[in-house]
Amino acid sequence: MSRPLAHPNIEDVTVAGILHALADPVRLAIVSELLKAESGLNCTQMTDRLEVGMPKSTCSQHYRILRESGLIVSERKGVELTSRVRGRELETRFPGLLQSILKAHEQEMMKTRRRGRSG
Amino acid sequence: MSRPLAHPNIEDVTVAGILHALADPVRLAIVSELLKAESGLNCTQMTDRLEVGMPKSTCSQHYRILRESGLIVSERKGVELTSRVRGRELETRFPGLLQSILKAHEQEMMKTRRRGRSG
DNA sequence: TACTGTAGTTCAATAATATTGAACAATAGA
DNA sequence: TCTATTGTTCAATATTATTGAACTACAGTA
Repeated sequence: MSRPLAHPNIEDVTVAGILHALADPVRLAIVSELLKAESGLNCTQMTDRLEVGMPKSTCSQHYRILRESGLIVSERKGVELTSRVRGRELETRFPGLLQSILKAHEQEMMKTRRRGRSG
Repeated sequence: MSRPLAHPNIEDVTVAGILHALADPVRLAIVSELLKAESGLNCTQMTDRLEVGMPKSTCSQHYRILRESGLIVSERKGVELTSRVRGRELETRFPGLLQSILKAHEQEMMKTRRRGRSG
């Protein structure tokens, strides 16, 4: 919470970086949740929603990787750090990319649920 | 070249698996090349095209990861192993996913070239 | 200023993956 | 069988990821 929170310039965002960030199931779920949320979510809120026993250091690292890949922007609000997806910028930089990945993810989640794997 | 070359069933292909496979710049380039090629490419041909000094064991591993993720199908032709992208199947399973990733990749390559980074 | 509670980061030890040279296996052709 | 070609597997090495514990930052209270 000390450093100035480096976000990459949108032109420096790479496809490989985005794919690497989203290749982790937890991070994919995080981005999915962030898109559903109206005005960002902090680590504590995210941990509650995902219902995985995620240590806060792990959440912090996931957020960092998402931030460094250019997928999210984080903003300090008092003691919290609220993050949200850089939707418009990413859409301009790589049209359709994030949408199709999230769409595929949703599709997969639905099939998994139908098979009875989780809730 | 001995084992029966296990390819996952298309229903077992996961988004995370695909993203992980394509998160590596070399593998992303491989898939891009395979899509350009008309009837598949083997490791030797791929190594020539990519113009990176890629050891054959490395190429073999990349092909294996792409195969196991469900992105490509490999077929023995004599002493060679020719691989191609499972385009139609993937399009059915996750519509638009592969296309948008490759489109983003092409876009990125164009910008990089304009900046003068490689050829 | 000091104290308390909350939120998140950093460190560092451990675990899991990735890389690749070298040895090996498979096939074609002579 | 011998040789050339293609690709796989092994195993040592290097790179990344995971996470508990210690630490930093901020807000509120007094």
